[in-house]
Amino acid sequence: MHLPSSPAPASIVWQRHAVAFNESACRHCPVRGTSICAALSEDELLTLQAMSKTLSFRQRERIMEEDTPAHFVYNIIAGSVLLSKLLPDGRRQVVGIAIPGDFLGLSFSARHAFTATALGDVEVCRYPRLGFETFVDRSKALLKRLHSTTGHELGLAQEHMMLLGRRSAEEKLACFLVTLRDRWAQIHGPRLRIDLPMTRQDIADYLGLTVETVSRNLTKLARHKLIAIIPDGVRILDPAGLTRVAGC
Amino acid sequence: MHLPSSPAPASIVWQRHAVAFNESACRHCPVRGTSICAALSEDELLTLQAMSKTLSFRQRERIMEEDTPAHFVYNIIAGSVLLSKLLPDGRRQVVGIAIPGDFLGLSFSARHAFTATALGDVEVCRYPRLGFETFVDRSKALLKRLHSTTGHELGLAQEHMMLLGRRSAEEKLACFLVTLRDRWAQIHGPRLRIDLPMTRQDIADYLGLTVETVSRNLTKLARHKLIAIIPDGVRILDPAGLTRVAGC
DNA sequence: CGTTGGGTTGATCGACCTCAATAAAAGTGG
DNA sequence: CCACTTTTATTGAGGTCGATCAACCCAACG
Repeated sequence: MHLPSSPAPASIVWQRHAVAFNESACRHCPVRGTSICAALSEDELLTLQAMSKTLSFRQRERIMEEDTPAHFVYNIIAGSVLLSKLLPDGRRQVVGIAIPGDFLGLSFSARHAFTATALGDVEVCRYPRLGFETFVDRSKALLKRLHSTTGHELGLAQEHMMLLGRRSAEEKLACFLVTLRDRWAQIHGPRLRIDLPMTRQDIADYLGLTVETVSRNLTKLARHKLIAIIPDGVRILDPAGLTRVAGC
Repeated sequence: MHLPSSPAPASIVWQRHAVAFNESACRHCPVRGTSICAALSEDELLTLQAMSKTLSFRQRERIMEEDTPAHFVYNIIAGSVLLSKLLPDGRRQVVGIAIPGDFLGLSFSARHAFTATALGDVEVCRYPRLGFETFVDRSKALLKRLHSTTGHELGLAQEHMMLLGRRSAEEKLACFLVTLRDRWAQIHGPRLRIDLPMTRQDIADYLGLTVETVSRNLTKLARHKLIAIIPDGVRILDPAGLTRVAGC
């Protein structure tokens, strides 16, 4: 699911891939079963495909910008995406991390609610917002699926509020790792290795902390043998222990 | 919109009212235009009314309990409702405040995501979840309205994350007051008086602070002549100034 | 190479928490 | 209606967790 870490070559491969399978892209889409497209019939899928475009983004490229007219909505095919909001003075809050199968622009608002930044190489399926909206109007199943997904997102957001408002720095880190692991597990089954394609600053902005505090608490978790810090991620050494300090 | 403060009599009046207008309740519903019901035709409204029940709750009564089977969904008719989540050790996070026109149970999940507590006297319109869900299946307009509302809620949740993660205590308080004022303004127009039917502890749990910090920062705002603290609320003395320190 | 950007670690500071006392308000029962 | 208790709000003093400031390490890269 997650693309190899060497940026340039992987991106080229993907673009070739996208072109080659253009007329049957949805059929071979890796997130066909987990994304909102799962609610569509073959016919509907073809109609939707006609207005869709597969795009590649590289490390740190912006997929959408907060408070900018929302001409498009997006389905994540591969890679991780950071969703963040900015305060006028530059303070940033990461409001979510999108992984393959996630949909950006669920609320169909005229302006984007957040900035979406590619964490490494990212593949998305892009639709014009208005076209997608009228398409949704014709498929009750899709509309229901979309609503259910939005409801699920709302639940995640409320868990995130609990994390930001009422957890200590150490709990925040542990909870972040456990949650991320569980979300990926839904895609590719349980793993002990957690990929962290984002910077420490990204994690800090997700948890409402500073880089230093993130760094300190990661090494603290490692010192207690709950995790091991490895290049571009962590390895969970003591799943039960980590869940215990996470308290979730 | 907000009921008079003397609890017992008001509640009795409402119950009488609800019975008297039972067969034409929706017609006279104060939130008919602002709630999701606005998406319904007269016929649909009658069908929905057949499965609805008007209920009253008094100060601090629970409307729903977190992680409990969601047999019903609710529409707030009058009063304010506190939406909160609990950590195993008792730490609490308020994830939202619902006011008339708001809908509880948007995500149709089988279990309630939060506890809903009445702040003073509250009137709700209650529907069986499953019945409501099948009813929604028949009205595309309602489903769209529901989805749009959920999307809006998601946006509010993301703003709340920004508040919890990246704002100082003083900013949190100011932002809380401004946001609350603006939400009520959508119902009954602009006012300088903000009702605060919740306790300081509720506000603290909303902002991720302690009661003491809430109290201190309210008096600080008052000392700077931005607000005046009055019984059961505050009066905004300097709207522009308050918005400035809120930064929103 | 030198430079640059991310990450870790240490020392210090301060915003907010904790604990404690008091005040004010709201119930409660006679 | 008034004592009495209980709950809620405010204020003060002191402690702590995480922020800030600063140094350093390391890998990537021109």
